[in-house]
Amino acid sequence: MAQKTIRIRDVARAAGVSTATVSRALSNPDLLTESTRKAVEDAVRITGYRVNHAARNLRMQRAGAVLVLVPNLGNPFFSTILAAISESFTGSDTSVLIADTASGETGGRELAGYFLDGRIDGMISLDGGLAKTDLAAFDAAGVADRIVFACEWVDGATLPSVRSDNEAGARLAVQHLYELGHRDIAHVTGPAGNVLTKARRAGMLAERARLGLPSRDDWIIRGDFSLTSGRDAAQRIIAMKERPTAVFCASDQVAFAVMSTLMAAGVRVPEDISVVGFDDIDLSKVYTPALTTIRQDRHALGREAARLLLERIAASNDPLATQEGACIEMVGVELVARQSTAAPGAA
Amino acid sequence: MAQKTIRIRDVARAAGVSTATVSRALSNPDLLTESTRKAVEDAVRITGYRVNHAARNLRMQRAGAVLVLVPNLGNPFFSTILAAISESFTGSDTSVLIADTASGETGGRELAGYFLDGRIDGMISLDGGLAKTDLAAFDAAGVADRIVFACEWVDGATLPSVRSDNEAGARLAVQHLYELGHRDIAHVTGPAGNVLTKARRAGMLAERARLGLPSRDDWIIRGDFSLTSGRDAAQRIIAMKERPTAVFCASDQVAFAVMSTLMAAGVRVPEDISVVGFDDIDLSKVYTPALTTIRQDRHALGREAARLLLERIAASNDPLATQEGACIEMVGVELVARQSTAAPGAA
DNA sequence: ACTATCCATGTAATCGTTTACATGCAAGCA
DNA sequence: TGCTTGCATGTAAACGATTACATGGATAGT
Repeated sequence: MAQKTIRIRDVARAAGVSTATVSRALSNPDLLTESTRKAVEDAVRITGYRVNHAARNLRMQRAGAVLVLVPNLGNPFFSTILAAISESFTGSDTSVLIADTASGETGGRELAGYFLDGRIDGMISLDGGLAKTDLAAFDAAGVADRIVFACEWVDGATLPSVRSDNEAGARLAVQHLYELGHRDIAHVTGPAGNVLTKARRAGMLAERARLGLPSRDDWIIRGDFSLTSGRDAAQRIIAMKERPTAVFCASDQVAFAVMSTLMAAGVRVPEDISVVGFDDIDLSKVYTPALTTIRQDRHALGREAARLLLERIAASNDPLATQEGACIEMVGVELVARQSTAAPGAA
Repeated sequence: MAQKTIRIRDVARAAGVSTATVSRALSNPDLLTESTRKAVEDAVRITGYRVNHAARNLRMQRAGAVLVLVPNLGNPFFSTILAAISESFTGSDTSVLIADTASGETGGRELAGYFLDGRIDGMISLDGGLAKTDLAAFDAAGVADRIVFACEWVDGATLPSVRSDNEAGARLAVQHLYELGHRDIAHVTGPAGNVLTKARRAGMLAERARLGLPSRDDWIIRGDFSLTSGRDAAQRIIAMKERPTAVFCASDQVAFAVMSTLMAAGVRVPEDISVVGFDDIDLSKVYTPALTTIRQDRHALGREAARLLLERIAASNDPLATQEGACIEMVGVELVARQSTAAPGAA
């Protein structure tokens, strides 16, 4: 802190020009003569000048930061998307803030306040569980046009989102099991009310219907993406008189818990029961048995969300740009077949 | 963006006072008369005023943000610490920025630039792998006194750090195995050069020596905390003529890969080989068999790092405070005994 | 009663940029 | 030559807060 900070004025003095010229040399070099630009560049180098972001942001009426809302940072699925987002902004003059929805009281009013405080220019939410009241708060604050969703989204809301094709993923999973010969397929869902839960269940039911498989409600087991819910689901399956030959889990985490609980009870995977997950997190290919799952391109999700947000922020500042309202960007998924699935009764 | 922004001057006008008074009402309410404070508070409420952080930060010569440097965001171990740090700053007027060391070119010069740009007031590094040149860059920029390490640290550097008692943890692990009757204990290390690797290995060797166990170099297998290195280590163990009866892994992730690879090869855990991990991540208690491991208090690590950093930042701004240089804050660890360990030959 | 002290508040400078507007020079054109 | 146009640069006003210093009134001490 002892360092005397170098202001733009110091550079101007060193280069023998005005502060305006220095500023221009930095942001609009084309406006200047070759020679003056050179002079300023040298002066910048000599003085070791660095622009002060607080001052710049104040003047430019921006915050220079975006917020990423994460439901649960401890979940590697989310944190990888976060990493991709973060990477997208590296080198730009926008920093990435994070907030974990689970911890702390991050209500809509609170979050809208971040915009109003001039702390953020935009927001990417990985949390589709925002309440209607939160969204209303964003609308009221007039900041809704600088929010995009990634991965999850809010049904019925007109906010843009980047998401995996969850329905297609679920269909792929069912199809894969069907092709292996499975007809008795159970499903462990995500938490009730979650949009991913709905989309994946819908995809599963649709594919089931297409293949002429009957729907059995008692084989749709409610979970919540957590490890413990997977364990509970597996215990219910073990207790069943008539067991399914395959289980499609709404997330990899759940699938791990299901597999390990099944195996602990002496049920073999995949010989007795095949298991399919959703996500393809790192652990999936190393676990034993390696998990057959639906791969989401988390990097693309993060990257596209970042791109989309910047677009929206720019449009928001540009009065003559037309806001497009809800736009949904789908990212493809693919099935990765590994060892946790096999033909039924393949002992 | 259509909203006209409300400035402090508007509030002042509404309350019939000066801007200085409004500012004081917000930051030093004690200085004011009960009645004027009330008046200002009302005016704030009526106008819906929110302080502009860019302006405040500019005037106060601070950035209003801290950066957390994470080696790998996808690793839930780190992201949970990050969540704890983030939570510590919730509600304060300091925001939390993140940077993933793995992605993007985050060199020391680059990072020091964040300070110089006025983008951050301080930094918490979860990455002990910073090069000497990076540290030199911090020193050169005069910002080294606003950096603290959490979890990992840099050997020989004089920067303060918050860390788990890794040596004690390793000793607990060996002791636990010894008490179960194990004498042939292998160790899968972390990556070479990593401080945690060194500390845990040192603890293990120390306890081994204390218990009179011989040290066998061929049972110390180099890993790197990754799942794949665990798999490789397990394969080496499987190939051994004389196998250990227990394996102490330098991280839970490695332990999972070791266990699943062993089991896939027909080696039973814990009946044939017991496995101990380090970290106690969420998966550990749900995996089958549930992993015996050394629990690190990640929440405490994050919280203490945040506290320590704020302390350092305050000291850095206060010219008469004495900087204490390196201070090491140890956070206790505990052994959590689960199902992956048992007496040798307990089939 | 006079003055010193203190406290609540106002005035205005300041933080470090960006940028609208002013200026002055050079070139183009009749 | 005189006038217009355009371009490179300078001047100075924002951006929206905090805070050193000034001010004036009340209180207390002698």
